[in-house]
Amino acid sequence: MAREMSQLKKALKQAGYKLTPARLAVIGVLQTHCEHYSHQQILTEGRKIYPKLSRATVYRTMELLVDLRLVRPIYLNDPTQRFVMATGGHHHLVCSNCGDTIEFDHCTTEQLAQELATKYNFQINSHLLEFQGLCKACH
Amino acid sequence: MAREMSQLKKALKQAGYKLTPARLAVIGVLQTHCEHYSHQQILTEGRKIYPKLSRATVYRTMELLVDLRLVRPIYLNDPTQRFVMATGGHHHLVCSNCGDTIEFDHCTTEQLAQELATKYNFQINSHLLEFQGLCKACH
DNA sequence: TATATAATCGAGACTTCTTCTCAGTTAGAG
DNA sequence: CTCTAACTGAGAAGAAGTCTCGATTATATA
Repeated sequence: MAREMSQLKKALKQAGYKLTPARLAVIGVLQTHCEHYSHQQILTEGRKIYPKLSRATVYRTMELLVDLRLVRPIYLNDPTQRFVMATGGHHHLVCSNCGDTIEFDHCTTEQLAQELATKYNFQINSHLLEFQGLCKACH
Repeated sequence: MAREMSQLKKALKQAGYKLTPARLAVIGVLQTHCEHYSHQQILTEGRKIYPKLSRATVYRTMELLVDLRLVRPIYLNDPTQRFVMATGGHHHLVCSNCGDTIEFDHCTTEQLAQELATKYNFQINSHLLEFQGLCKACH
């Protein structure tokens, strides 16, 4: 966790951005609670670290992190935008009924990614694989 | 296209919902322009079919179609929620820089889906596989 | 075909989310 | 330590999404 945290900080700094308390609070939230946080949740959690944190700054910081491809936005099962770390891939099973989300690790997209990169001359940085259906409690 | 259209209509009817002009306009948009439309775009396009179409009805209809698992929401490269048909899977390459989206057909997740369904006792209905990176124009 | 009625609608008020503006503050280079 | 461009919080403004309610209508049934 501490290692990833310093990675984010390092990336920000290398890109020429200042490491302000507000940004460190947002990064802190993203790192400590490895979840799928919305802007609102990041604001609420971030204020526990840095109480003055403003809503606008959360939006600005997340936009920055997305631009730098350090995090990426996803939708789960409600109309709220959420974020995950952009390192590697993300793999979910999302229940269409209760919204429950299971993460799984094993992923078989390596070879496909290779093929697509060649075919479309596309530099692939991360991926999202999401299955939708009904969890065991809902079917 | 006409076949898919009647599938959507049939599904709505079978579920006990009325086929109103407003709903047919929304369905018409989803079917005719096989794209990733936002609420706003569906409203604008839908009004070309049925001018009285209201914003609230677009939201209501999309919620309905998502509940019935006929469409599913996705996120591409801006903070707007969009929708795709929920049949089968969806496969995109999304450029982090210009937002350009390439769709591809070949997908290798069948076996993985099987394994996960068994492991988590999860009934999988559709999937989304999305690679993020830089398109050939942006790197 | 006509009728009854529950489902659905449009309009607009209202709430929530996101962006913008601006004057004050500050991280970090020198 | 000083200076300055980068950054911030606060709140206004604009956009997106939800809710309410009286009017309308698709469709089952006769």
